[in-house]
Amino acid sequence: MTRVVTERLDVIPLLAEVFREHGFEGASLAIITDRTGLGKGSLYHFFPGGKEEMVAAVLADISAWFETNVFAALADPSDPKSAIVGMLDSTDAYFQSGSRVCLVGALAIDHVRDRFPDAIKDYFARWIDTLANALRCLGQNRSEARSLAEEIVAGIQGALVLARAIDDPEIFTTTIRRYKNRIITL
Amino acid sequence: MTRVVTERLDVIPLLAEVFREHGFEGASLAIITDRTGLGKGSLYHFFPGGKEEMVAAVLADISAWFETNVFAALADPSDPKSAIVGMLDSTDAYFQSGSRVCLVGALAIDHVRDRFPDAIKDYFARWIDTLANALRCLGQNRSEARSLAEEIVAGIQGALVLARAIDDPEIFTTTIRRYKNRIITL
DNA sequence: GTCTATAGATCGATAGAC
DNA sequence: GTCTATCGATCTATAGAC
Repeated sequence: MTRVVTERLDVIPLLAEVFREHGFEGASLAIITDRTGLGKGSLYHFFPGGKEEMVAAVLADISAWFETNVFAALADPSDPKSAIVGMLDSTDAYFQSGSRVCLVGALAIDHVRDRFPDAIKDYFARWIDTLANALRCLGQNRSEARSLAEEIVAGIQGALVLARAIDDPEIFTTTIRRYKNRIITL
Repeated sequence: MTRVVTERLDVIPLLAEVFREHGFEGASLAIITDRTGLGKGSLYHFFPGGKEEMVAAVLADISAWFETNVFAALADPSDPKSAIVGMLDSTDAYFQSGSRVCLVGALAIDHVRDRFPDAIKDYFARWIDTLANALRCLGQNRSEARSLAEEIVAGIQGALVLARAIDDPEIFTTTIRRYKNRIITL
């Protein structure tokens, strides 16, 4: 018999979407109870530390997802080129072709960055490091690889900002395609 | 005799810095009164619309500054190449080599974007349009110019996010230098 | 124009019944 | 585990004295 009971794990994706939409300060407990269907009592049962613990859980969940679905293939690539192209495809899918905000990036430029410095730092550092690793497997030297990896990760973040700013997700899609072509012709 | 009286115009840069640091939701009136030295009464005298009017005034101020100091030279360049290099220098100075957040970008990925859609859209659209114009003066065709302009503006935003995320402003400086080299060798 | 005092709403968080 | 009721703090905004 299937348990219908809400588990802590089931709540995290809902929390992620709320924080993506409203930011840390903007995501009130009223909104959170509304969107999760859980009362404050239940929320504090799962996350005794309140909003801060909720964000920490969301960040850990995001980190684990990227580790499995994005970083792993870059860190130990049998075929570096298709690993990078795969990363760009996963990224496009994850950010829903530019219509979904990057929560980690949003937290990074917010004042609350200082409450989750390691989670934010590690997410981007791991992205850059594994991408640079794949680029080195393609024959680039250490500094070339690192520079291009930083350019691509920053470019993705910037495209998300710009796409949302001028309300045109196409900008994101174009950016992903540009990097794909650049990798293919490498 | 110099008037020491605080005018509305004098308050705006202080407000800008508060919103940059704390975001819209995070910038409480308590913080604002503290940082401006003005009581709530005075603030609401200058900005009857409250925080929303304060942000609108800040956005108008930023827009005017960029129009004068950045966009004007790109829109009507006698020397397109040095106009673009000058834009990159001004940008580096304005964002204090990556240690200062872009308020317009921060608002864009926040939920409050929908309260200032035109100001945010116009800021980035004008940046892209004038930069693309300067690139066309350098001999690029319309679509090449637009594509590179979008890439550079997005790259700047992304570098700001990344620099703050991994707490390394050097990333921003490197990004500016990269674009400068790319323009010079165009 | 500037301040203090305060209204009225909402905030995060807790207590305790079930 | 889940809920409702509620706490004290803080929020934006207003009123009114000076």
